[in-house]
Amino acid sequence: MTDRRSRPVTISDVAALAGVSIATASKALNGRDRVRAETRQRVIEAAERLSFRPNALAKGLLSGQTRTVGLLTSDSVGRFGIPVLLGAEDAFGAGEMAVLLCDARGDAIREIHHLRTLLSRRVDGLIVVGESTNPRPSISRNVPVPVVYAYGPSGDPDDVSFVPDDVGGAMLAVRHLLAMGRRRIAHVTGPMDYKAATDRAEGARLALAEAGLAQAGETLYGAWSQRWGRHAAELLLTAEPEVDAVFCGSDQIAAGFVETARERGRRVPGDVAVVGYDNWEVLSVETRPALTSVDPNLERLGHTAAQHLFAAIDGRATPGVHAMPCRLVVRDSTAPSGGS
Amino acid sequence: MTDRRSRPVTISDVAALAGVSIATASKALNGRDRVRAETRQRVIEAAERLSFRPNALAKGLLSGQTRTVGLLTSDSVGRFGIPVLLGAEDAFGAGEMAVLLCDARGDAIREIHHLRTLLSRRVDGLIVVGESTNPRPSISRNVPVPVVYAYGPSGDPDDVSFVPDDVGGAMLAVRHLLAMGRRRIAHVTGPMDYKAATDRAEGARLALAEAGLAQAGETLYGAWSQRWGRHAAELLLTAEPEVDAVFCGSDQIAAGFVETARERGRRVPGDVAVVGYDNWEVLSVETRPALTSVDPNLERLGHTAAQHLFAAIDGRATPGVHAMPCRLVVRDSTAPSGGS
DNA sequence: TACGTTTCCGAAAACCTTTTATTTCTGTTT
DNA sequence: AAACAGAAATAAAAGGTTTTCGGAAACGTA
Repeated sequence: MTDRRSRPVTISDVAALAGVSIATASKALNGRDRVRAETRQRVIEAAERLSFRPNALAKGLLSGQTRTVGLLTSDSVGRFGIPVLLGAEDAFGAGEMAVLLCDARGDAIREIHHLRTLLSRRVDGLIVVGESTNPRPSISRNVPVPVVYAYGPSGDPDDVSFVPDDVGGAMLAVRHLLAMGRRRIAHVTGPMDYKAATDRAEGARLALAEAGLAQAGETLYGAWSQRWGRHAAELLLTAEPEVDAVFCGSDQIAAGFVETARERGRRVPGDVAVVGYDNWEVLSVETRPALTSVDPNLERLGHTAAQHLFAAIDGRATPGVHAMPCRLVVRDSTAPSGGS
Repeated sequence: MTDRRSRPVTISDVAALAGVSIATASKALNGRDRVRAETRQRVIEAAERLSFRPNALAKGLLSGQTRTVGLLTSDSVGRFGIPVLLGAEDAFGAGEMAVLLCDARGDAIREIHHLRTLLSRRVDGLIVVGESTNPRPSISRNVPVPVVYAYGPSGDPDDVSFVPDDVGGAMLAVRHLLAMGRRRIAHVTGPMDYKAATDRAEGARLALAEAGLAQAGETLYGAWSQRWGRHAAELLLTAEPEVDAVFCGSDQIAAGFVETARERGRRVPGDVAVVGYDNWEVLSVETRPALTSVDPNLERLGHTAAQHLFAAIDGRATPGVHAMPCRLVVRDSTAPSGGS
């Protein structure tokens, strides 16, 4: 068992054991030239034997580069932040970077506090993960390192932001329904003050317009919940009984919609095809029928954001709001018209 | 806009602006005595004006304390790791600690790699978050800093581990069913190679034995999924038609069970009461009826683990496997016998 | 031997902060 | 006026690493 109290081994311990100076030891270990191969070998063996790990603090102090980035999330409890975070962590891990995690829990005070400690730790860059796709205030002005915004874009268009392309995702969904031969397509989604909701509604409108069709009824705005999906099904099936497809703004809404539609005797997908959004697998895979759903590729979004943070740290920033494409995952809840 | 290229401001800049020596500036900013009040004020204003942030690396190098802990997770994509992680982050944030996040994705090689970089960054301690409650190999022997295991305990009983008390949680569930007047209680749970499954089965057995009752049928081991819940419902309602309550090993199983039970004409909770496990709110709250469920208090578990890591860093370790109590959240899926 | 060239190694500075030991200043007492 | 005490300020060291620059050794040539 390693002695918990022992001073960590330093490069001078290694140098002493190898019988060389500190400078030589450093050069040997870092692959610098001007060191005889035999000497280098001796140093490497000494380091090995002492299981020497260079002190990253000392290195960072000297170089001014900590190889550390801060990940500032407003609300990582939200299930959208997590995949983004994982994608970023993945990209960083590959680049030998480490991630300092801070969760502000939606509190601006806490965010400022975390920002201060991240800066005092001299992070090389920051990723800010939003809790929704609504734009958020920029912090880049007060920060001496590059910042990339993921999921929730910065309000300042000169910053670097990556968001899911909700308009495009909705178009995928509706075009798919059209390809299945559906013509009377309705849209049920979340609260109107979510940009995700209005973007998806816009995408639905565009895709229908492309086909020269009108939407079946007005877009129904409500909550993101299963409960609202059930309620919306009652409203819609009464008001627009001849509807043959519904594009739902979330998998939860879709699950609720399917449940109530079936209780009211509509077969899914036979009578009504249903598409969800988010591809939240616990819901989309497990419900019956399994839900066709738009996958916003959040993990890839996080990964991309991290890579662009690298680039920005390197001086190659890519300003603007970048909309990342979604992908449609087709399952049982959609099928050609007339199918079961 | 802050100049991105400018050298960060150091304490000597502050000292120069205030017209004092570096030493005096340091004392003034850190509340040390032997500094005239007026001088201190001048220094503080200078620091303010330059928005000086002490370099945490230099501090850490000097003190040997980085006020940073590593959070090593095998599988943070799992929904159990997340709350633990959040609880820990919360506890650390309060203590002015920062969290370095590393996700090994279940890969031992990657775990070792992350461990090395965490150690070279001189973290003050480590939290290891498991992906299940099955014991995992200890890493404490090779690590010169305190380690606390959360959710998945270390295989070495001398280490410090915090796990949910699944036996106790299951007993809460079954006692509740008994209190509701149920007497023919069955148990459906996940795969037998999960300690979580066998622990919960054990708890169910104990609580029934307390009441002098036998379980209705053998424990049904399967998967943690909704699909298995549906399948198990068919098996159980055929084999033990007079069952009046089911304790399910997860909310997903419970949701599946409820669905199929109702299709087969059993009212829930009228004919059969159902209890889930995990209190995963998206499922337990949204399904109809809302599920009574055992909440393993994971966020609190993470929080506690973090606090004990503090203690261990402070030299006050608390070895052993600590089982953290669960809590029962009663909702509509359980009601006294004969209710609707 | 004197000198130039090449190869290898080591001393010292730099990074930034805190702390210890020392010096300087201020004011009081003899 | 001198001595002293106490308060306030500073110089210097320490922490671990990398890099620059100078020096030493080895070797070949004149």
